[in-house]
Amino acid sequence: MNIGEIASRAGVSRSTVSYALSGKRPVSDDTRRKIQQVIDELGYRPNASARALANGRTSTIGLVFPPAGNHYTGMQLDFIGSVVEAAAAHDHDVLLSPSGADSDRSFQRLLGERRVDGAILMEIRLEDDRVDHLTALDFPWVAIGRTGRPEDGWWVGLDHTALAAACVHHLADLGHRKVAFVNRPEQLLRAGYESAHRGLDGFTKAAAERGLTVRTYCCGDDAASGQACVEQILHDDPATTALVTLNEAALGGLYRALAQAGRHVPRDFSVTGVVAGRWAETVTPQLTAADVPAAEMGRRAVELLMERLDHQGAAPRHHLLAPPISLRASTGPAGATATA
Amino acid sequence: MNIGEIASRAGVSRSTVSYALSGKRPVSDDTRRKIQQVIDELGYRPNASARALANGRTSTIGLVFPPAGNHYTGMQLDFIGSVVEAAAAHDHDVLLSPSGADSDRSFQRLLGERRVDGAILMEIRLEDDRVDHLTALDFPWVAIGRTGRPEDGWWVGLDHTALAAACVHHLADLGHRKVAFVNRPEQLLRAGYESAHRGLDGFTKAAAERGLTVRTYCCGDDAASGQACVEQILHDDPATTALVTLNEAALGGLYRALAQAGRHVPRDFSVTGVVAGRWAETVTPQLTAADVPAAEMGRRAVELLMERLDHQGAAPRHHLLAPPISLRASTGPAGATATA
DNA sequence: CGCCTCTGTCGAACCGGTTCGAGGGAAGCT
DNA sequence: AGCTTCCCTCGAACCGGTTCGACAGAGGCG
Repeated sequence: MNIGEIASRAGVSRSTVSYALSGKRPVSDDTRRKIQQVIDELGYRPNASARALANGRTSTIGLVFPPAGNHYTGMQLDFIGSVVEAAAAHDHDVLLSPSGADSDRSFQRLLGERRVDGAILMEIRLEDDRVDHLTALDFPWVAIGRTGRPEDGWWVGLDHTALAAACVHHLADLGHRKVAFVNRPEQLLRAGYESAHRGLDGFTKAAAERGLTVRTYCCGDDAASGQACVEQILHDDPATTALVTLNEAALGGLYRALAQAGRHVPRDFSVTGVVAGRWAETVTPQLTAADVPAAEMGRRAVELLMERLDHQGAAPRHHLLAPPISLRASTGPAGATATA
Repeated sequence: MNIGEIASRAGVSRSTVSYALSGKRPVSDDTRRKIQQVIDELGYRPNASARALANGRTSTIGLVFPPAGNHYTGMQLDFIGSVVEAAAAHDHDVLLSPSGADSDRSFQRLLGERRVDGAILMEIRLEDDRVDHLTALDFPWVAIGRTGRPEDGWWVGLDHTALAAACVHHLADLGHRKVAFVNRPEQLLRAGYESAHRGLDGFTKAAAERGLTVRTYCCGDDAASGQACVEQILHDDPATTALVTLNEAALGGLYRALAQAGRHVPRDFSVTGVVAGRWAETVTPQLTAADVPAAEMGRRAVELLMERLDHQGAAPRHHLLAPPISLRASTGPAGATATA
C-alpha cells in the first residue's frame, strides 16, 4: 500500500495526495476530505525511507555513546531516556550508536550512509576526534559535555570544575584537612574524558586554595573497585577524613569499604561528589552531592540540535549548568572521632 | 556524491558498481579494483534510505521500551546496551521507541512507516496489545519476557516463577517462617507485567508449599518507596524476618529502612530476590539473589530476531532462562535475635 | 464579452540505490 | 571458420515518496 494506491482510490493524482498530507500547497476541502477518508480506511502511513530519500531528512537523530566495555552508569541511562523522550516530542526517532571513536564502523554507518540528520554525543573527551570529524564535515551535532575548545561548538555541559570545587569548599568549611578524590577509571582519564579532567582540576585547585592535603585516585566503574579504592586511601593515609567522587557506579563500594574499616559516615568520614540525584538517594546515608541534572541535559541537547537542524549555519549555542550541592546526610564536621 | 558519481569516475555503469559492492553478480577483478579505488578515494558510502527503499530492508531493528514515566531500572540499561552491541555485530542499527502500548505514536511510526525490519519488546505484559498487534500484522518481533500464551511467539524469558520460588525455598531452608514479598509498582502489576505476576505466583505457591506466613507488597521503583515499604512491612508484622524482592531500584531503600529499624542484615533479617548481578553487588551486605542475565538475554533476543528475519515463516523459538541463586551475604539463618 | 488572476490539480522528473533482461566479446569446440 | 557457451557489463525499470512547471476552469474586472 503506497501513495499511488491512496491516489487512485481517492480519484486524484499522487502529487495531490502528497500536498494534502504536507500542506505545502492548497488543496480543496472536498479533495482533502476524500483523501483523508481513504487514508483512515486503509491505515496508510507514508514510507519513511522513501520520504527520507526524497527530501533528504530522515527525522532521526543519532545518540552516540561509548561501548559497553566500560560499564554503563546510571547517568547514561538517564541521558538516553530523556533524549529519546525529547526527540519523540519533536517527532524524531533516536538511533543508538555505540562508538568510542571517529573510526568506528557504527559511527561511519550513521554519517556516511546518512541514517541520521544530526547527532548527540555523550562522554566527550577534551580532544575528541568525533567532534573534530563532525565539525570538518559540517554535520550537525550537539555534545553532552565540552571539549577543550568549547567556544566553537554546540553543547550542553556541566561545570565539573566548579562542582568539584564546591565539594571541596563544602568539606573545607566543615573543617576537613585531608581529603581524597575518587575519579573515573584511569583509562578514561588518560583518554581525556572531560568530566574526569575538569573535575580533577577543580578539585586540585580548590584544595590548594584552601590549603588541604589531598590524594587523588582513579577507580573502576563498579562496586568492587570502589571498595578497593577506599581501602587504598585509608592505607595511604589513615588520617583522611573525607572524599569527593565523580564515580557514581563505585559509590556502593566506597560506602562498603568505609563501613568495613569502621568509619561511620558522616561521623568519622564525609563523602560527597557529583552524582545523579536518584543514585545519591539509594545509598545510606544519602549522599550530599551536586546532583547531575541528566534528564534536563538530555532534553536541552535535543532542543539545541533541533534548532541547529532548523537553522543551518546558525551561530553555536550552549548551556553550562552548575547545579547547587544538595545537602543530604553523608557529610559532617571533621574532628569528632576522626583521629581516634 | 552517489553511486552515479562513482560509476562515471570509474568509467562503468551504475549497476556494475552496485554489483561490485554487493557481490550478487560476478565482476571482473580489474573492474572491481578500479571501482574500489574510486570509492576509497572519495570515501563513498551508499545512502541508507535509498538502499532501504530499493530492497525493502532498513537494517535497523526497533527496541521498544516503556516510557520513562516509570523510572528506568539498571536492568533495562543492561538490556539496551547488550541489544545495541549484538545488533552492531550483525550490522544492524537500533532505533529506540518509548512505547507502552499499541497505539503509541512512536510505535506507529516504527511500524507504519517501516522504519525497522523487526522489533524487540521489553517489559512484556501477560496480555500485551503490542504483541497481539505485531502478530496480527505478521511483523517480525522477539520479546524479552513471555506473554500469557508463550507457545506462539518468539521470546527470551526469565522463569520468574521458578526464581521467586527458589528464593522462598532458600529462606525456608534457613528457617524463616514469616516472609514478605516486595513486588514492582502497583500500576505495573495491575497492567499485567509478567515479571510482577509470575514472580508473585511463584512466591505465593512456594510459600504455601512450605507453610510460610506471607504478606505481599507493591513498591515504587525508587529508594524512598523501598524505605516506606519496609516500614510498612515491619509495622504490619514486626515478626517478619525476611523478604524477597523483584524491585531492583528500591533495593537501597529497603536496606535503609531495615538499618533504621535496627534490623541487622543478615543477622536479624534476610533479604533476597531477583536482581541483575552488578546491582546486587552495590549494596552492603551484597545481595544473595538470582542474578538476571540481562546482557545474555539482550544478545539472545537479537540473535533470535536475526534468525527470524532471515527465515521468514520459521517456527517460533524461545529461550527460558533460570539462573541459580548466587549466594552472597544478605541471607542467614532465622531465629538468632529475630524475635528479640 | 474578452482578458487577467487565482485556485486546485496533474504529469513528469527526481532522490539514490537494486535488479532484471539483454547483449557484446572472448574463449572453447568441432 | 563458424557455432556455442560463458563471463561481464550495460540500460532501463522500479522502490515510494516530493516538488516543480504547466494548465484548466472559475471568478473578477473593465
